Amino acid sequence: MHKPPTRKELTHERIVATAARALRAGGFEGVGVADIMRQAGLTHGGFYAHFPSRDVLLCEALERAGRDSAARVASRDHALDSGASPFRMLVENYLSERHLGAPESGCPVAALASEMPRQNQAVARVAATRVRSLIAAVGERLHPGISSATAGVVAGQLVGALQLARALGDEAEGKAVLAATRRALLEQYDLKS
Amino acid sequence: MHKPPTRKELTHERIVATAARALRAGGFEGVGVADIMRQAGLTHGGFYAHFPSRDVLLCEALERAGRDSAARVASRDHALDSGASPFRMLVENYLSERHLGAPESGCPVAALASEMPRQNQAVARVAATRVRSLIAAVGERLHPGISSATAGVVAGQLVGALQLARALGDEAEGKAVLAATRRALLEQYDLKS
DNA sequence: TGTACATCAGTGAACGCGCGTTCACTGATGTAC
DNA sequence: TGTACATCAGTGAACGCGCGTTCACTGATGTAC
Repeated sequence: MHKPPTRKELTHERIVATAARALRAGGFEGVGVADIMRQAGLTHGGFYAHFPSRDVLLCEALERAGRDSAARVASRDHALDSGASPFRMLVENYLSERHLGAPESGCPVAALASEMPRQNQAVARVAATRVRSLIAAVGERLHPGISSATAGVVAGQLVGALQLARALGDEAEGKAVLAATRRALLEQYDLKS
Repeated sequence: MHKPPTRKELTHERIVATAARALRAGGFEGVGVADIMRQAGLTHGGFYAHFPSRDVLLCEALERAGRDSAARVASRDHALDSGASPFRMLVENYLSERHLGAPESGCPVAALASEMPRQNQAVARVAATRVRSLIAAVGERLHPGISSATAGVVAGQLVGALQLARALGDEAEGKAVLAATRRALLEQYDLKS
């Protein structure tokens, strides 16, 4: 039996959801207490009734972003019309132009990886857990018989390609890196076993 | 004929070099005007005699970090005692434990990639150029006969693996990702042609 | 069902702090004769 | 070589601003009888 959420819990959720998007769009430093509260339709004074500190919001937002992103990937796995392997679907989704252009609703590891080691211990720990989850998600979709160490390799390749594509700025250049990486990954690991 | 550098030029260099390290250690937001000047043995007031704004320092520091890092890689290429291919040397250097533990003197793309697209236009443009240089450096070391589109793929893999390793925090986990990626890259691309 | 009161969720002003930037000044460097 | 002066490089106090955080208060929600 789940109790219905209280008004406060609903508000809390709304703040975290807002922060989870802002986090991926603007990085850790892009999450400002007053900004987030305003975007959630509140005033900044109420913040500390929900979170003991900004860092705790960062932790919750990061977890939330990870869960959302994983759920989104999983939901696409069940797309009916396709006989593609889960691995192929993952690669094509992760390295899609949609993902390239929408970091705020995408994978938080790709959006934040280079900032992660600089966060304070609590945030960095949550971030490391997110990386592990990404690697695990890749591992679950690898064809059987492929070494489990490959999950980390492929995860790195996904994250790196997306980041370079985003940093290149120019549309065509970034898309070319994505396309080449999709091709390389599928050729090498999408065995029709 | 090069003129000898003036005292001011020497100071300028010192500030940029200091910022180039701080940038990779602490990210774009980790470069504070007062901090950098203090680390360079100066007071913050003199800053604007050297740079019209903090952003211009960021641009110069990013270029400097890129040049330093490329030079470091190139210098290792000429290590005498090894019959290894340039590609192997690049991979083993880039994915070394030394590089893992020393972002402040390493590749700025690995240290900063996820923050690059969020910088203002001038800084983002310099950042994109740095990414292109990294891809070019990889391309120059690929064995002949390998598609030139592979340079971007491999660059993404190098950057992604290093970032995940750093974000994992835990020593052993990160090193395992590095090692697996080294192995995968060398197996696939280090042809003994 | 209605009234009285306690609790709760959110408001808005205020705080201390560190940031990027400006500027009047100083002491050192270099040039003119 | 020595003196007089202009230029230069760096100093340190001050600025406005936005940040995270605190807190006394208010109006709405929910409970007791």
